[in-house]
Amino acid sequence: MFEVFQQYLQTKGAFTVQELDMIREQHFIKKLRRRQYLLQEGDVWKHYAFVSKGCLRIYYVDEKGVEHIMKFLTENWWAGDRESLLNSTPSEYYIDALEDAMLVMFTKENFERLCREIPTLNNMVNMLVHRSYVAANHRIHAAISFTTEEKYQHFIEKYPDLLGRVPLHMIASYIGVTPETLSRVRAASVKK
Amino acid sequence: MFEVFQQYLQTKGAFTVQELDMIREQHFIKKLRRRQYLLQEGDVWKHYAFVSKGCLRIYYVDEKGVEHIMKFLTENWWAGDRESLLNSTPSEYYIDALEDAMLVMFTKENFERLCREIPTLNNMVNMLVHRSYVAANHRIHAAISFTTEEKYQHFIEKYPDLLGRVPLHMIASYIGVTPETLSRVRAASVKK
DNA sequence: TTGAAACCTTGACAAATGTCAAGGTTTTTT
DNA sequence: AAAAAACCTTGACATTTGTCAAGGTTTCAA
Repeated sequence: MFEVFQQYLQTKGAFTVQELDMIREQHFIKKLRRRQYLLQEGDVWKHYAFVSKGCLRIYYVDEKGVEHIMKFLTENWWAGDRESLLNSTPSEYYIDALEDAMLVMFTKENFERLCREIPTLNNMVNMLVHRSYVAANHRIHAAISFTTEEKYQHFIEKYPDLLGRVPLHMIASYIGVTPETLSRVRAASVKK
Repeated sequence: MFEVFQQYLQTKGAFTVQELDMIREQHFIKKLRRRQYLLQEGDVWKHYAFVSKGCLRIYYVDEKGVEHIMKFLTENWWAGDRESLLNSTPSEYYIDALEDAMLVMFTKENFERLCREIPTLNNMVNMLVHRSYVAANHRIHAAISFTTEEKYQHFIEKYPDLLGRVPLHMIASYIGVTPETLSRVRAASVKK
């Protein structure tokens, strides 16, 4: 399973064989069954976790008990709660597996030591956060100015593989509408 | 004007006197009049810009000609378009001054050279992006699960100084509703 | 200083979305 | 294989929001 992660690394930077070995030495594998939690509200997240197989979601539950999905996490994405990791504060989020999944993981201490020892890795992480920030701004853009239909179209263009892989009511949650509304918008756009 | 920026730097990291001098040498000051543009759609953003005085906004204009405000930028914030800066692509955004403003600026080349020479500065920037990412996630959280009233309350709790400093219709734009809706929601919450 | 522009609110009505309930299908679990 | 749970859609109705129009105030610029 580490091979998937190694391939990912090689697309992100010019790592030497020695560096890849150093990284391999620190990793461990976590298998998750469908519906199993990786993180629960109140936990402090202290890892770096790369999804090598499967699909997860990160979500929170509001005061009324409604779930709101922040993100779907599939192959070649990182899972976790950066805020909890950065500030060592209890997470507001849950992460669970929508399909059986396989993660390449590191403890915070080990991974951050590797970052200090391997500048290429450090640069990769900084670039990753940078790009995540840009992507988050695109999501804000969509949230404040798109119609529901546009949000849905945008979603399936951006994540075509997720349509069919995750239930529609979760896509509705991700774009911020009720399942009924998404169902009606889909029915209306088929007609056109 | 550099003093405001220097004070900011000193709260963010332990810079030596020499390092602060190196930074000072590269900076230049830009004054903006109210309504003046700092960036227009189509431009490639190639600077780092720190707001030492005044208030700006970053926004885009949709196909219907409606403006959507991504962010207000006041004292001690950074102005610019990270996406355009990172990828050297034309910006989708406009930045203009809502009040006369004063910016401490650097060219991309100079600032990034300083980052290579001064690790403390580099760490500061990475931390900044990291925190911006976390803040963007909070905004997504609000956008997909808050009612209009909650979005407005959240806004004035988070940015109490901006209420009174920027027009309400721009706050409406920021939270993603029409000015009329915000006006009604405000009227309704006074009654309670 | 005076006219113009920007700003905020309100009303009336249309459109979009949420809520609650029901039913049929598919998937999962026992 | 049968029962249970999850999933998706639709209808009816209430609520929220958008749109268009108008009017009064404040702010800005010539």
